[in-house]
Amino acid sequence: MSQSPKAKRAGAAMELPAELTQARRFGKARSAQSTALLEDYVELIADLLAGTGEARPTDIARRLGVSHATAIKTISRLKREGLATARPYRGVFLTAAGEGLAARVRARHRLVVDVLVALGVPAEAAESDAEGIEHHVSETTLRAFGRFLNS
Amino acid sequence: MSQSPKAKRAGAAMELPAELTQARRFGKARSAQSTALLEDYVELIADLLAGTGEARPTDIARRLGVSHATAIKTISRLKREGLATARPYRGVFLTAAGEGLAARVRARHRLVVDVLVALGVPAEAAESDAEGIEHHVSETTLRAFGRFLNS
DNA sequence: CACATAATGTAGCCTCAGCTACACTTTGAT
DNA sequence: ATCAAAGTGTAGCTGAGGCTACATTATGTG
Repeated sequence: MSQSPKAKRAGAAMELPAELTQARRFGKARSAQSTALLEDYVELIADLLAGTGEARPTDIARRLGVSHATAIKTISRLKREGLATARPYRGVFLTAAGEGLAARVRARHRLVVDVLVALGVPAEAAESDAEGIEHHVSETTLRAFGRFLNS
Repeated sequence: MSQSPKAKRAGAAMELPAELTQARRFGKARSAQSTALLEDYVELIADLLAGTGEARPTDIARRLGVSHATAIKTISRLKREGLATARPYRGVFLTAAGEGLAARVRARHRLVVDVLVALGVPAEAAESDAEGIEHHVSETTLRAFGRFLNS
């Protein structure tokens, strides 16, 4: 339809790379969603462990606003991915990898919230939006955020 | 386990609201993911229509980096939600609602990119991260971004 | 110690968003 | 006018992430 045989429209030569670039971006955003849940769980589990010394499926479920069955299923996934350990009826704990991820996620979360607040976003909205935003902030952007806050 | 009948730990009284607030935040982030795909499609379709006058499933698929079958399935969802119209072998078009959404999404995208760049994020990373971030920026935060850029 | 209750775990179902494989239209050259 | 290539559509599969309903295990009173 649009690509006539010989008279291709001008600009077609630079459109193929643009297509690929855009596809890569969308793909990146999609895969970020896949890890976002894991990050949320790990961060929350670290919180609970630090706060009360234990992370139980029911508490996790309540805090995330999902059923306990869903929480348990996701915890299984955490175990599969080597981020957590859990024995039946014994609560959830983080592996070294899980702890590392939790620390990185927490630092990123704080940075994002601080930047939003510095830009004039009310604290409550900043916390709320950061929950979704943080999973899509690259290392590069994170560094820029850090530099911005130190000035 | 943790909640003994009478000797509840201090701070329990303020934890229930906190739990609910956090659950609401996570729920919001989850449902945002659900609309993110639709927003991406609508924005892209508007782009294609503006650029070449037509939006074909194969082009959409290529730009998003998915198979054409996936694109077609999602286009069906757009139709179901009243955002687009499409007749077999005739390309995709936006309804009034779709156009409106596309306009809002595009404006938001630009604003997010501009803010990132203003914060010192390299243009390429800004574009890439914005793709994921934009879907999680609330109206409140958006307004703050606007105010920030005018100063 | 028994037993009710709360927490935990399991099974089975749903929707969404991917995919591949195959079938069917359209289109443009010959 | 034919026919091959490209685009489009359909079917059926997967895994993720939800849910409810039911089964099982711990816990803490009585």
